[in-house]
Amino acid sequence: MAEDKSEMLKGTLDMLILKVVALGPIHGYAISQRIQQISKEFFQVQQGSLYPALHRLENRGWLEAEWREASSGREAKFYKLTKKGRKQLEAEVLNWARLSDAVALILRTAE
Amino acid sequence: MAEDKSEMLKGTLDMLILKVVALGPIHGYAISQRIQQISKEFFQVQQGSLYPALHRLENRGWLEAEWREASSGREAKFYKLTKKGRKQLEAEVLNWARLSDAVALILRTAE
DNA sequence: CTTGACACCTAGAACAGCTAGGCATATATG
DNA sequence: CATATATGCCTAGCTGTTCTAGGTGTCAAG
Repeated sequence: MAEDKSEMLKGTLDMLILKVVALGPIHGYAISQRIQQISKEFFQVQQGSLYPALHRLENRGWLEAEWREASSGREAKFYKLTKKGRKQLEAEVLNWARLSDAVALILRTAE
Repeated sequence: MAEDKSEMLKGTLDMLILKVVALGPIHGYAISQRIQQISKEFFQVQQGSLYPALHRLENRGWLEAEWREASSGREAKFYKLTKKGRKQLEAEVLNWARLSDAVALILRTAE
């Protein structure tokens, strides 16, 4: 429980999903792959975290879903940002900046 | 639940506490004030988050407690880092750096 | 024909952080 | 004197996120 990779997302998952979806319509499975790839394998979004998060974001009106054909030729659920979702992303990015600044302040404090 | 200040700590609380305690023995109540002050009021550690966290850290052997007289003249529980706690702090700081780097990678991705 | 990648999903557990209480003492204020 | 405020400790119980661990089904490759 101490040094494993679990609980790495620490509440950033929603923001990361919103950001990746903001890059263009994309389906769930691909979102997790993209997050993993862009973060150079740091984040590994489990499906059990991913799908509930997507439904959460959709329920809050930040994402919209539509079934379409994926590049694989099979049906997949494509998500895109709503206007509210874009605002939410902005807010979360701003808040992340403030949060990491605040953390940095504390970590840099010397006695 | 969207824009309020709750759930700001996002798993960083343990690290922040360890860091503040690393600056020198300090009691619980003062830890939360110090975090708030250094972070320029960004973090407001509720007592219901603080004390369970302190007990958690103590149980894991990262902190040691001792009752002493506070500057106010009253008894308070002073915490200091153990050797394990120092290692843990290092690990968490390193991990935080990796995490925020990974987030930055994703947030900076343009289409 | 069976394995692995793709693509979706859920239930239940674990855990962190919050709200909202509680206790006790000291000091300041009306 | 009463009472509010600050100090200083604590817990129970709720909520929300993430994980583990399962499940469904299709398609391509070997």
